[in-house]
Amino acid sequence: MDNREVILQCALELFYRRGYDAAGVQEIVEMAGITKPTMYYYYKSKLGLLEALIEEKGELLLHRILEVQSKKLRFEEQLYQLAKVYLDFGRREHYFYFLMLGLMYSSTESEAHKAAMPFISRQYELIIDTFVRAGDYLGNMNGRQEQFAIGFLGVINCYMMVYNEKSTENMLSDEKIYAVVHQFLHGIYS
Amino acid sequence: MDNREVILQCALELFYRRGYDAAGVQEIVEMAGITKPTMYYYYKSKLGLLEALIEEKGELLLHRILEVQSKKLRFEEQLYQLAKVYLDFGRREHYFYFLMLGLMYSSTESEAHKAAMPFISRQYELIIDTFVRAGDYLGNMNGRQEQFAIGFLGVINCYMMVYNEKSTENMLSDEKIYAVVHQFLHGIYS
DNA sequence: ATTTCATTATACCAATCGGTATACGAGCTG
DNA sequence: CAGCTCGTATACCGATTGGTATAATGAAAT
Repeated sequence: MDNREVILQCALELFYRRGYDAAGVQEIVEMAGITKPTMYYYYKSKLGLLEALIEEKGELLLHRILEVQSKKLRFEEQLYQLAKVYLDFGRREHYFYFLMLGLMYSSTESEAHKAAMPFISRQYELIIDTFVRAGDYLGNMNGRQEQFAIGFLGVINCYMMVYNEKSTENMLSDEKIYAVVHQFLHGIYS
Repeated sequence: MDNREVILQCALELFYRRGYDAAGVQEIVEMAGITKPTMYYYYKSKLGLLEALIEEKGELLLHRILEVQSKKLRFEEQLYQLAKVYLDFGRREHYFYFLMLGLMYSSTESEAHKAAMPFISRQYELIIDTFVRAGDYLGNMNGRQEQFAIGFLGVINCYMMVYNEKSTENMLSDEKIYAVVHQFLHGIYS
């Protein structure tokens, strides 16, 4: 792993652990075992570091979502596989996903928030599209596709917070994922 | 309004807008039209400022939750009134509630996160308690009370993000609130 | 052997960070 | 008037912030 990648990895860990603003450039390069000019040789600024992270890691998630959607499954199966993609991604790229989650809820004036929003918005567009294309199956949604998409990702993220932090075992079972989607579709009575 | 309150109000706005870490003490006192020693006369530190905010504003929300729970309503009506309390609070104390939401999702090492967690945990405890005490009505929940509480607040917060940012009119209608709770209880098919 | 180019470090920048030592002035009390 | 407390400002602290000018490296190409 060359310095370029090491820097990115260390930046991700420190952005996640300390927060983007609180993490210092000095701290990042020390962890990477290099000095500041080296970092500024590869990335134009601290913000550029974040942007590179989003570019690299974000593409992975978006690609997997598109992959599921291209499979033309029936609606519920599609939601189920999307949930699986998210929970899997949230576990394998824990630092990145939770960093994005934090930035999404951070102040809209923050530069880090602005850098993360295109990636986050793109996700929501894709999920909204899932509900739009399911219109035939679901019937008239009264334009609530966006609301459903937000609710769906909201539930997914909540469960991620609960099951992704504590025990690292068997929290990604297919039954668990099915239960999450089922709760979203049918509520808690069932 | 004396300086003590002005400082708190300005700190809240800047913590919300810039984020806790990015907001400078200098910036806060300039907005309040005073100088740093005045702020440090009333509050022991920047973190103390945040703690004072949580103490003051947080108590308002917790008190309203307890008020609903003391009314001994039937389960669904209780959830409905809790949703109402949250959506109302999120609108009237927008800066504070969204600041807390951001801190909840921020890195666990951050001092601001640690300062906010007792307040946030207290909320979840109260909501979990609602589900626990509804056990007779809901039947065996297989220990999923915490999961339900997280899901419930998750849905509430999602809707708050959607309806609290855009138009400021008629988003708090009773029908809308009922729809949110209904979706949580019965899912999106209904 | 020399030039070239990508990569890295030394040493520095002005600006800002959170926080404070000290003193000044207003108002109350003796 | 003297003394005391509350509230506030001037001026400063060391540390750290993000960022850079410059030069030394080492390997490959001529």
